[in-house]
Amino acid sequence: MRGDILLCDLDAFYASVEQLDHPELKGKPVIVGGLHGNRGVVAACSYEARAFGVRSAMPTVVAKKLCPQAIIRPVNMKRYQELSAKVLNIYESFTPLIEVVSIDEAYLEVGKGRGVITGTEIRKAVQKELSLAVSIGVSSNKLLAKISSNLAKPNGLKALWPKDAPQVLGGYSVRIIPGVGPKTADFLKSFGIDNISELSKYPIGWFRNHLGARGIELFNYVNWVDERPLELNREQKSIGREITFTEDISDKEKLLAILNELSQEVGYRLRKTGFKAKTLSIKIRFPDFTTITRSKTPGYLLYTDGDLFKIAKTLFEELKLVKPLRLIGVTVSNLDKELQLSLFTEEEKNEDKLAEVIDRINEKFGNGTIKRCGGKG
DNA sequence: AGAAAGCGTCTCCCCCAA
DNA sequence: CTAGTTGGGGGAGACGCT
Repeated sequence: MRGDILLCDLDAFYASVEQLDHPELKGKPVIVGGLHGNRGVVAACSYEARAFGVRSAMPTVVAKKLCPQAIIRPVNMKRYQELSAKVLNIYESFTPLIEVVSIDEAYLEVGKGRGVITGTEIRKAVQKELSLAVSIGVSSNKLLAKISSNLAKPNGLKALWPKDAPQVLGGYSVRIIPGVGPKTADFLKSFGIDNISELSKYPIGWFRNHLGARGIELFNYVNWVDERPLELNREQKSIGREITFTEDISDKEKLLAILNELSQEVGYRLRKTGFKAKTLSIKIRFPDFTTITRSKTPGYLLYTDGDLFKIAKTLFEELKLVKPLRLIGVTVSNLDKELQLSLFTEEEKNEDKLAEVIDRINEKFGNGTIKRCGGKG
C-alpha cells in the first residue's frame, strides 16, 4: 500500500516572484507577460489582479480594460527556474519521492497518515526560507491531491479522501477533473450533465461507448479511483521555439530567415541537453488563428542547425503558402539520448563516458561507492 | 463579442507488419 | 487464402499550464 500523495502548487507563481523581487508590487494587481506589441496574453497574474477578473491566457487588451491600473511585468523565466529549483530542494528535504510536473507544481509521496503534517511543515518551510506561498492538496491518489490543491488555494492546505469526495465534490462542475476541458464539458452538457454527482451516476459502459479509452479513465476518476504512480524521472519529450509576429508577415524570404533563427535556437538547446531528435515539426498560424503543424521523421538523427533548418525549410516549402502568417515555430521530438554521436572532442567524450560509468555504479550500489581521484568531479 | 503567447504533453487516427 | 487483431511509428491537432 502506498503512502499519502501531496500536490504542491506555488500560488500565482510568476506574479509572486515579481512581487518578491520588487517589493513595491506587493499588494498590487500584477500581470506577468502580456507585452509583445498589442498581441500579448496574460501568462500569470497576482490575486489582486484576479479580483478584477483578470485570468491567465487572457488577451492583454482585455485584461487592461478589466484592470487598467495593473502593473505589467515581462516574463523572467531564468529567475522563476532558479526559485523553482530552490523549492524542489526544500521538498527533497522531506521526501525523495517527487514527481516534478511543471515549474510550479510537484507530486510528493510521504508515509501513510503523514500527508497533512508533512504538508503543513512544507508550507511553513517554503514560506520561511523563500517567502513564497505554496498550496497543497493531500489525498491517497494524484487526482484528489490535485483537485484538493485547487480547493486549498490561495495559500492553504486541504486534505480530501476518496470516501469524502462524493459528498464534498458532488456539486462542483465536471471541469474540476483534470483533463475535462471545454470540449469534453460541452459534450457532457449535451446529455444534461453539469456537475460531478450527475456524471457519477452513469455506468462504465456509457463512458466507454461515448468516450472510448479516455471515457474509462474518466469513469474511474469520477469514482475517485486513480492508481497512477508517481513518475520520478520524467524526461523531456520535445523542445520547441515559436514566435508570434507583432505584424503578420507574408514575405517568404523573411519567414525562411526566421525559421532559420528558430532552428538554431532549438539546435542549441538540443545539444546543450545532450539530445538528438528523430522528428522535426513546424507550426504555422494564420491571421484568422487557424493553426497547422507539419512534421517529418527523416530516418537519421537531427542535431545540427543545418539539418534542422533543412527539414524545416522543406516542410515550409511543401505547404506552398500564399497567405500571410501570424506565427511560426519549430519543434523537435522523439528525443534520443542513447544513440547519440557526441559533438564533443575525444577527451570530453572520455570524460563523459567516465562520468556515465561512475553514475551507473553509484546508482546500482549506492552513492559514494566510487568517486574520481582528483581532477574533475 | 473580440481577442487570443509560448511553451510542452496527450490522444486520436492512420498505416503497416506480424 | 483471406479477414481480423495487435502493436508500433508517424502525423496532426487538441489540450493544459504559467
